[in-house]
Amino acid sequence: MIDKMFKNSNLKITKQRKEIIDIIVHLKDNATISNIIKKASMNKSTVYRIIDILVKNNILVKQINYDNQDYYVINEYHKHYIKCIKCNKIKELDNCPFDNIKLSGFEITNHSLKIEGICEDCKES
Amino acid sequence: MIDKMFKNSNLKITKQRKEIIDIIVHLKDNATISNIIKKASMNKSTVYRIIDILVKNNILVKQINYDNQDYYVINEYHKHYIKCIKCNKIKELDNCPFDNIKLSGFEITNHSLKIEGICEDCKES
DNA sequence: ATCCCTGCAAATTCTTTGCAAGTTT
DNA sequence: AAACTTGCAAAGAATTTGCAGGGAT
Repeated sequence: MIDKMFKNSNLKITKQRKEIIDIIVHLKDNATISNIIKKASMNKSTVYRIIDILVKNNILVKQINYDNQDYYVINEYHKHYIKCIKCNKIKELDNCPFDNIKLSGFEITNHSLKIEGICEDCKES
Repeated sequence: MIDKMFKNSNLKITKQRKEIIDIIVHLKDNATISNIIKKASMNKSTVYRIIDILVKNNILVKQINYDNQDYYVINEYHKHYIKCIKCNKIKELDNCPFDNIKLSGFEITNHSLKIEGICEDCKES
C-alpha cells in the first residue's frame, strides 16, 4: 500500500514515514498535527518534516474541519461531510462531489472541501 | 455593508472590526493571518480574537490555499480557483460549484474549497 | 449602566533550523 | 557509496491569556 502511494515520488520508505501514514489512517477524521504528534514515536520535528513532504507529494491532503482546525487525510481514501449549522448534525456524503468530474476543462486530481448548510429537518421548522 | 453582515449575529460594530473586514477585502486572495497583522493598526491579539469571532459567525471563511497556508475570505464574496499540477497555471472558476445546489438534502450556506487537476493543454502532451 | 471589546505584556505553544549520525537504495 | 532521512537541542514564530481601561448599545 505504501509502496503504491510512494511509487510516483522519489521518496524513500522509512519506518517513520510508514508510521505516520498508519497513524493518520487510524485517526480517521481526527488527524490534526497535534494528535499525530501525540501518537508518533519519533521526534516532533520529524513529524513536521514528514507531513510537509507527504502533502507536497499529494499523498496527504490538508483539509479544514468544522472546528476550523487543519487536519490531514490520505488523498486516495478521503471522504466528505456536510454539517447543519442549525442542529450541528454531520452527515457523510455518499460520493465525493468531484469524482469523475471536469471543471473548466481540468481533470481533477485532488481537492480539499468543507461544506455547511441547513438540513431538511431544520428547513421545515 | 458591515451592518448587513453583522445583523444576524449580536456582534458590536467597532472601529477594529471594520478595519479587519476592510483589510481582508483589499488583500483579496492574500489574506493570510500574517498579512492581515502586518496591515492592521491594532494589537496582534485583537486581530486573532476578531478573526476567530468572525469565522465562528460565518462572516469569514477560512480556506486553504495552494501553498497550503490558511487564508481568510469574506463568505459572501468568495471565489474559487483550480490549479494545474503540471504547469501550475491557476484559473478562476466562472461560478462556484456549490451555488444553488443541494447535497443530501442540505441547502448549502457556506464552504471552503481547494481544487487541483490537469488542464487541457497538459493532458494532450 | 451594562455588557462587550481592546491594549498590553507575559506566558505558552507551535514550528523551523543546523548539524552529526544513521538509513535506504 | 551516494543521496536522503532522522534525532536532538536550541532558536524563532505564532498564538493565547488575564486583567484593567475604554467603547458600543
